[in-house]
Amino acid sequence: MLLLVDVEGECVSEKTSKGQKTRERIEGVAWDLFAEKGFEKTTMREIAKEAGVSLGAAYHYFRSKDEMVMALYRRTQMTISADVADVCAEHLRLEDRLCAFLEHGLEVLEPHRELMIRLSSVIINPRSPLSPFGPQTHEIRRSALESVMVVLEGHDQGIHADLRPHLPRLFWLAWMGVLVYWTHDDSEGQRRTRALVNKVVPMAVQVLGLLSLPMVEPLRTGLLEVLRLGQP
Amino acid sequence: MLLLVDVEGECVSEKTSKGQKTRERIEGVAWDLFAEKGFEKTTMREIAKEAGVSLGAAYHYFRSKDEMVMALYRRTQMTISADVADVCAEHLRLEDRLCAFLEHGLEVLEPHRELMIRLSSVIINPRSPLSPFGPQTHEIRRSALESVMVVLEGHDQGIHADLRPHLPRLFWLAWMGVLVYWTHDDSEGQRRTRALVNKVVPMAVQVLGLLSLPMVEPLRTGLLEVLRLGQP
DNA sequence: GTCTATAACACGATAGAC
DNA sequence: GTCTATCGTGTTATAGAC
Repeated sequence: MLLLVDVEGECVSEKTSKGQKTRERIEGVAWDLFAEKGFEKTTMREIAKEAGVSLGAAYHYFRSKDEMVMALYRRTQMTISADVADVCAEHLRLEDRLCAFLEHGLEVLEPHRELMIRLSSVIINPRSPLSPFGPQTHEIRRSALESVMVVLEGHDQGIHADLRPHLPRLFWLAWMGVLVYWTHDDSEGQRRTRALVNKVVPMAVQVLGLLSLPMVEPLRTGLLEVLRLGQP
Repeated sequence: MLLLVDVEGECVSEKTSKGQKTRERIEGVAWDLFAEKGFEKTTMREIAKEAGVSLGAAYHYFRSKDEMVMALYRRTQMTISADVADVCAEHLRLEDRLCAFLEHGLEVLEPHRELMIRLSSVIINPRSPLSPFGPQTHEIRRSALESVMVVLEGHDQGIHADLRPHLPRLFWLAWMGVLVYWTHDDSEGQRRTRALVNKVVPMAVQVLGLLSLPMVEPLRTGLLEVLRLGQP
């Protein structure tokens, strides 16, 4: 059940409960230190020492410092994936489903906001293995897109068939944008982000409905062309 | 016109002409090596050796490898802010003005893409004084918005009066988005970014025109509410 | 097999002598 | 202003302990 899958899919499950416990301790210490003093400034030696293990032990559980952040990615993504059905189950309208999904995502990330802010410097770097657009995060991104697809199915909104296949990517990109805004939002509890999301999402859905009307066909085909250009 | 000029306005003027010459030589060598084999692959040892100085000497002139990037970046900033008005002078239609502005911006930044990628880590950090959204860059941002206003004035497109005051901020934000895409665009010469810009801008202007029609008043007021929420 | 510890490498960065 | 000597970093190799 607690299978941790690494980059190339090989299974690094901790057999003993002791090992599992050690791994989680290292993970927790790493996240705390990253949040406290940033990713670059935190040393592997410091993490190991704080977790009460040797440097070699830390490298036994995590092949690199990046791998520790990957663990955070996976953990949050797994939480979101697990909850996505429940979160959307009670909502029928697309805008409500999207809002619920986004708000739940923010809720999950809330305890790690400081960490995310410190990590944003690393994440934004296209060269970094931790880039959300890079190949190293492909599996996590795929999992995220699958979650989004669950949200985008089973609603009553009429959307043009040509547009539908692009919606998951588009919404995932919007989610990234929300996160950027969220890291910059210093309002209490980041309520401004939530207020904005709750305003923008219904409008976006409304626009999506308008874009599905027959009369705006030229505009729609233009948009489709843009969407095709955006990701090859 | 857009980003950052100087952190705390520190001036590292070289007293002697000899030192100045050495600094420029190191800078030039760094420039060449970065362009040749990328930022990460170039070592300080290599730069020093190529410039005919010791490693320590290189670190005397530049406190870090990043500092070299900063120096190269500052040099290009002057060029960018200069000719905003000229670029748009020959275009009347809004979409043409916007495209010309963006394409010129990308053109100026093109030789320094590596630099920008490096800097994006600093720029994205909300805590950084260099954040384009922070108070420390207020003057620069104001200046950037003024440049954008030049682009947005003197065209023949009919846009609703309520929308107009928000356009500079909105367009500036879009420019930031373009830069993020641009840093992630590994197509040859970043032609994908340009293709996307040239497709999106006319569509955006078209949508802007539609949003100015009397019939979509509810949608427009909703959008205005969002825009007001976005920046307190 | 699973886990841990020690030693060492290559690199970026720094201190302080000259 | 210049440079040497040294340090701290992520990472790897390897040997040993449970």
